[in-house]
Amino acid sequence: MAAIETIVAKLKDHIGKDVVIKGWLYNRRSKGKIHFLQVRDGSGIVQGVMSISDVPEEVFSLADRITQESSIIITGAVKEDKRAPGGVELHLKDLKLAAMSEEYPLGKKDHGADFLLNNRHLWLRSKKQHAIMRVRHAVVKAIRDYFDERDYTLIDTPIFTPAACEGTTTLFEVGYFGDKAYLTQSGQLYGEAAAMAHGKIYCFGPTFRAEKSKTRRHLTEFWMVEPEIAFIDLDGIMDIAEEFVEYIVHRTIETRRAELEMIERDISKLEAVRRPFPRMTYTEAVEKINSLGTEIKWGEDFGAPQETALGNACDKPVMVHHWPSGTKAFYMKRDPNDERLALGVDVIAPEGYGEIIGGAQREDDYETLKKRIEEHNLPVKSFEWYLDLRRYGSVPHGGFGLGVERTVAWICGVEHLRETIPFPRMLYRIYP
RNA sequence: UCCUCGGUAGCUCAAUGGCAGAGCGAGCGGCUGUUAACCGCUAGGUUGUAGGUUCGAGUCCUACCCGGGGAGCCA
Repeated sequence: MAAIETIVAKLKDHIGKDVVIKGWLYNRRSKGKIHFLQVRDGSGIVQGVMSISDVPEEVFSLADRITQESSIIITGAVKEDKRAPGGVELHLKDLKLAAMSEEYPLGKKDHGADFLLNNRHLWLRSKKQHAIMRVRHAVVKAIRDYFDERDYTLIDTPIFTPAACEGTTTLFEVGYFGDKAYLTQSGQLYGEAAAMAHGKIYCFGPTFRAEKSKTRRHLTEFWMVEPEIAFIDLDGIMDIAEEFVEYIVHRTIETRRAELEMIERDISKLEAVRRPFPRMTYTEAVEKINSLGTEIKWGEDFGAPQETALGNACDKPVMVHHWPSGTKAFYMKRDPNDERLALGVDVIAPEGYGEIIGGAQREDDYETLKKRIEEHNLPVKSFEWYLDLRRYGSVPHGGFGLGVERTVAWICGVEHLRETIPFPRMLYRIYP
């Protein structure tokens, strides 16, 4: 009977049969006349048991010599065994070496952040990082499925942009054939144009912020998904944001429970994320935060301590709306009942993960928007195309942006955003 | 940019101003059910850099470099 080539994740379908697995040696525990080889293949880790009596002498001695992370091809019979991590193990009949690994830098014990980041290309192989990347994939897929199932059109917005939309200090400037261009910090303005063409759209891609932020909640390159919808008001936007976040969390629990358990996430906290989410106006939120013992004056934007205090006070994401206009961008529509307020909403994640969504109803009146651009000292000429959207069939519209890394960090319960993206770009760190 | 903590073996960390050490990893040997296996042995150091104080500095002082965490700003 020829051995079947398969992957570790599917071993339970082959109990009693001979299989071939291609992978890397994760760890070895040898006991004289028996070797226990932990082999990872990307889909999982399986223990291969090699007894000296079952294999030729040269195979047994090869198993004794191979180093951690050497690439190997193993053949063996699949056996259920309670003693094996994962429930099944392989009784090895053959072992072939693809390439012997040099001394592997990452050991079994803890490492520091600097060392791990310098070895990010190898760190990705470790169990926790592997699990986080799979959760990230599930989150991204949930995001796409949510919009695709609801008749949104995916619109890819440009990464090179001609001018600043929210001030130049936080933009990366690049040369562009003798001219200047900037890396995008949001696809929103282009998304608005696309929404006037398609009704409901989303853009999804990397965004760049040149903020000199050196905290666990910041990256200079991060991914953001931004839906934009025509004929909608702030309440409608909040309804969508709420349903969207609930959908992402529960789809991820469904498809990645094993990974969340592996990284020891308290899944019950995620299961509690069900609509409706608490909604409060900015003014109500300020009162609440002050009553919780964290100080804030009306008119100030929330800092990390305020977000954390508010987020910790609830076991669901909190939606804060009707912000003082001074804290928000020029394109947000003002509250018709109170000019001091902007029709914006922030969604703050529980457990101190901070703002995961920022959204708003956009200003749809031509004259008002033009006035705002001038008030913000932005070059009106650069925004003529954007003003055109108000000249030619303007409608109430809006949307929001969700930060993928902050969402993944929250769902995984990991401290630092650097672990939620394969190759993090951070202040003063762009290797590997 | 500011505040704060740190930099000692490949990695993680110890060392009252007085002989620079352990665990892991590596090498060698032992062990037929190990779970970050275990046991024995071996190798491995310009203590971030430059200066200073001192009989004597990893330890105290000054400057600089690098990194972590945080503030501001934000997803």
